[in-house]
Amino acid sequence: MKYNFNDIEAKWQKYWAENQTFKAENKSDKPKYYVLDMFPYPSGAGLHVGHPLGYIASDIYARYKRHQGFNVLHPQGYDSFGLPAEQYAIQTGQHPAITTAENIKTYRRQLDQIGFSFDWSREVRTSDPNYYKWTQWIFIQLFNSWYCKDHEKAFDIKDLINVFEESGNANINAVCDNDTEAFTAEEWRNFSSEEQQEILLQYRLTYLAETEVNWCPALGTVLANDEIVNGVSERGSHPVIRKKMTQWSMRISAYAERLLQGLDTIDWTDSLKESQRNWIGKSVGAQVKFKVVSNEVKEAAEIEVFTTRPDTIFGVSFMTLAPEHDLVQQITTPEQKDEVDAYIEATAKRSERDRMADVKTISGVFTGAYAIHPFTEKLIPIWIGDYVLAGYGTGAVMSVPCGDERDYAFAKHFNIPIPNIFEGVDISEEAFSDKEKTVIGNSDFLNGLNYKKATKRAIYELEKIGQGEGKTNYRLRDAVFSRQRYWGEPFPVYYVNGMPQMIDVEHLPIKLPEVEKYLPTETGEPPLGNATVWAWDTEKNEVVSNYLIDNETIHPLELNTMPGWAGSSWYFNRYMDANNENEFASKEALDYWQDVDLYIGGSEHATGHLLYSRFWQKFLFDKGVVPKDEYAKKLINQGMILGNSAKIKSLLVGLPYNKNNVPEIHPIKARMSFYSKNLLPDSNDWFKDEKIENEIINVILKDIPDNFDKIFGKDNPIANQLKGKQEPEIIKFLKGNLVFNHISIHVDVNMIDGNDKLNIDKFLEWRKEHKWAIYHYENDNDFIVSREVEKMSKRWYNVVNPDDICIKYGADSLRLYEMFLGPLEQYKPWNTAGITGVHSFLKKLWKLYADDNGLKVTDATPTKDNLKTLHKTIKKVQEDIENFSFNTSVSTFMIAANELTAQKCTSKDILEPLLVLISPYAPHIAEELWEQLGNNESISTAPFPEFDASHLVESIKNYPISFNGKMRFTMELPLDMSKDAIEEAVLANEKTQEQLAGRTPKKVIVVPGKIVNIVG
RNA sequence: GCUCAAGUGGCGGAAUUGGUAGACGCGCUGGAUUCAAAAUCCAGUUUCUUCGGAAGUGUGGGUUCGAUUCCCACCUUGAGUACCA
Repeated sequence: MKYNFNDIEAKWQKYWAENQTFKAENKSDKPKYYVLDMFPYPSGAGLHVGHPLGYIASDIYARYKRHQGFNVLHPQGYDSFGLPAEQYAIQTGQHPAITTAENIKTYRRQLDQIGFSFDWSREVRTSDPNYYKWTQWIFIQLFNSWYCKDHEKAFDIKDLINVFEESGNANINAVCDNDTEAFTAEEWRNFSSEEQQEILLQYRLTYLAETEVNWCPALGTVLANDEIVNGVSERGSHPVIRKKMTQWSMRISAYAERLLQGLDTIDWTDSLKESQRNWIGKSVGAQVKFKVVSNEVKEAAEIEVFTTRPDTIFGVSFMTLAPEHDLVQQITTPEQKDEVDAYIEATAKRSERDRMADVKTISGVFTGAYAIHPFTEKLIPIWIGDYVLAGYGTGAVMSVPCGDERDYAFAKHFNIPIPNIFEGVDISEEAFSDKEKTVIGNSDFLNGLNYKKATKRAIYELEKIGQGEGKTNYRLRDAVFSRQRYWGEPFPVYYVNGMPQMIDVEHLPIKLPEVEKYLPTETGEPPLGNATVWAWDTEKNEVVSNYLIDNETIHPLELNTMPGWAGSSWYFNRYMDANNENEFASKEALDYWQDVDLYIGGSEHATGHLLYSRFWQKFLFDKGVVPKDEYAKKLINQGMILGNSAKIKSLLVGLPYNKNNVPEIHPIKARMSFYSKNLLPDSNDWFKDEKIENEIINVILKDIPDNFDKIFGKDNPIANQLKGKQEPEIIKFLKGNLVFNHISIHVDVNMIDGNDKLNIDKFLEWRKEHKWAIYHYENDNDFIVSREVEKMSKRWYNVVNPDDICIKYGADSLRLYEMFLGPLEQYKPWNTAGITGVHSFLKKLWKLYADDNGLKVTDATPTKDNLKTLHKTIKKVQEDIENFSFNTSVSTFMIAANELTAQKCTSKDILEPLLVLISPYAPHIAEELWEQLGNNESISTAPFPEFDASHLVESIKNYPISFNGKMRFTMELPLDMSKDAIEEAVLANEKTQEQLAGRTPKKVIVVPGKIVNIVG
């Protein structure tokens, strides 16, 4: 019998599928255990070896829990709405549903091949109408809810309407928009229906409002804060600008405090909790009102500021408003108007990125207006400055230069006085901001108080005169929920007189309409604007043609779609009852499964998915839909598997791009790589060789003028001058202006051999596809290869496909090797060569059970050594699984196999339980040998072997004998020997005397069972 | 700048409460088998060494009989975040 892993793996994968081995029941006498993976977005590229890492870990745990007698729910599905399928649709016209279905097929094949124990009967796809029906349903629930601060809970909007009818909004502590105005019950009743709806939108947990959003022109859509990285879009790195738009938003800010508190109740990694805490950004302080004096302001204007240091209020020597602050125009004096306007214009021009990059430059303008200090009634000049952000707090600060570094720098720069209000502190050089050491002075009633007491007192005094109150501020913003895209969940919303109306839940799902093209319409509406059947008939309760819109019974439907995180914010609940057509999930299923016991996924979702999903869970909990307000008890982040990329030095040819007088090289897209040792050393010499220069110019000319933008890049100002010119003119221009630079460019790793030599034939073939022109290389040695470890990605050509590994070594080898690479949470590089280690372990394991003559296993009584090896292994593997230290249990298996082989063990009593230990890691080989041993049932529910400590009891210990802490030799002594006897025996040893060389030991430390240390 | 994590052979990594540093595997070296290769098996593999030993876990200090492990300072790398008042 040979270890034919391909046959064995195919056999058992088929068996598991046919017998539905891993189907979980919603009722059981066994305790439940829910192991969840973050479901994948099915991209066109398929899986690479980095993707299954977390799935393998969770699968091992799920299988382990089954061996332990749990009823395990281990589902999988697809986050199948999203940008790439849509971008592909725009390019090819292929419907995203078709692309998505194809990609899912590939994913499923690849996942099946690795032998996961998923319960596929519960598969979900966020783009499936039967699924997004309930995403729409949740949206409607959010729309029909408001948040009460007194109860810290969401309630039905009807309750709020009742309150409004009885007493207006004065006495209700609800979370609402900042600019919501007060009204009485009588006023409420006199409002028109539209006015009432508009007010209610200011309270609903999802609402339509004109807000400043992050608009990404290249993607043609808005983005949430977590979808922007370093000022550019997460996908594609396109610039993002601020823009006012009417958008759906989620009032996640209502849950800020609960999202923060909830973190203490769940077992997630500290770094992840810390990210969420930072993102929520709680700060405790006070809101203070400053009255404004200005000739320009007829009515008494007030500036509200938020501060975490109300104790320093007597140190205020100026105020600063964000340039975008609403009051700026009102309060600016005529003398200062020109200067202020110029400043506002200048800041508006700066992109988000510029502003972020440059935090050192101090800038600002005096408005000419003054505020009155609430206690001293002194006049305080009001400035504007771009270090104050419109988006945080109130967009205005009280500036205390003696206590805040930025205020200090601003005051110094503009020669504003810096009064000192700290006792015993020198502020002539820098601000003093150590709260712990603060003692207030020069501050009337705050004198002599520390930070804590002064803060309390200041708030008390402010409240007394009605000019401030204690306040907690959160950085967490409401999340924009509309996307101007096609491939997402449609909103169950139609509009009557511009006011949004929810479609009754019984008519859900509202299916995504067909469109001719997936781009925005000519009038700039989202892609759904292209749909011809996209209006709501309120009588027939169905979607009908747009042409029928009469705004009486037939109304337009919402054209935006939901963002990617909508579907992923609740899918873990759907798995509990995935095929339920009548409910989100049945109460029985929800009550049985409760929540996720173990969730494994990437840390990149820390402030996106993992925050939004906690928000929705808390909301659904408030509504009594789900039984837990945190959905995942424990969460582990698997680290990324990094690829090994190869680069070769290459020459980049470009045109100078003069922006801000910075010479840059814009790459010519048909990259020109060439190689010659002679040409590399000094770039200045490169183009003295006219022959090469002419060759390059010829290549450029070949593509001009048809692909002008493609070659030079869009809007290259210098290249633009060339458009439409005759060839000789272009040549003349190119000769004078080409810029050359040499850089390293990624090439396919498969073209590089083990000695970092480039395979020229493969490379010449490959570069054709990648539009590289090669000039002037003399021999293979001209190509200098460098290596880099980085993220596995198609664009770095360093992707390793699990399919190839499965064919060559088998899924069990892949599973073991992924675990063997290192700790689960750690980032680690992939190196396919190492897989032979685990593969030969499996072969060795197989040989323990069978050889060419068939099965070797006998009924022989196990020896002491056999039992010791087995129980040592049981103990270690069990501990390892529970600590998610899967890499070390693979070593343990190797040691066990090596020992049992050396012991020539054939005993079934040893070899059978060993299979159960290995089966979570390498389930195929375990199932096969389990069957060979005569078992008829799958190994997957066989009980986990029990550890018996008695087999590990030893009578002799090999003591390390160390001198001054350094181990020098070992000595075998009985374990029951007394301390004194050990000391005597060690001192009597001739090696000890040798070490001491005649000296008397000062001290002898004996730790029985551990070590002997002689201090000499 | 701030926050967090991590620095151990040629490489991935191990060392569970402070107690034999380098488990296990890759790679490499030598050998067996083979016409040869693959596969397999055996031995060796931290460094230096006068072959007795000695040094050694980013650097410097400390606590301890004893430190990869605990404490202090610093260096390096990675991740997140950033004018948050």
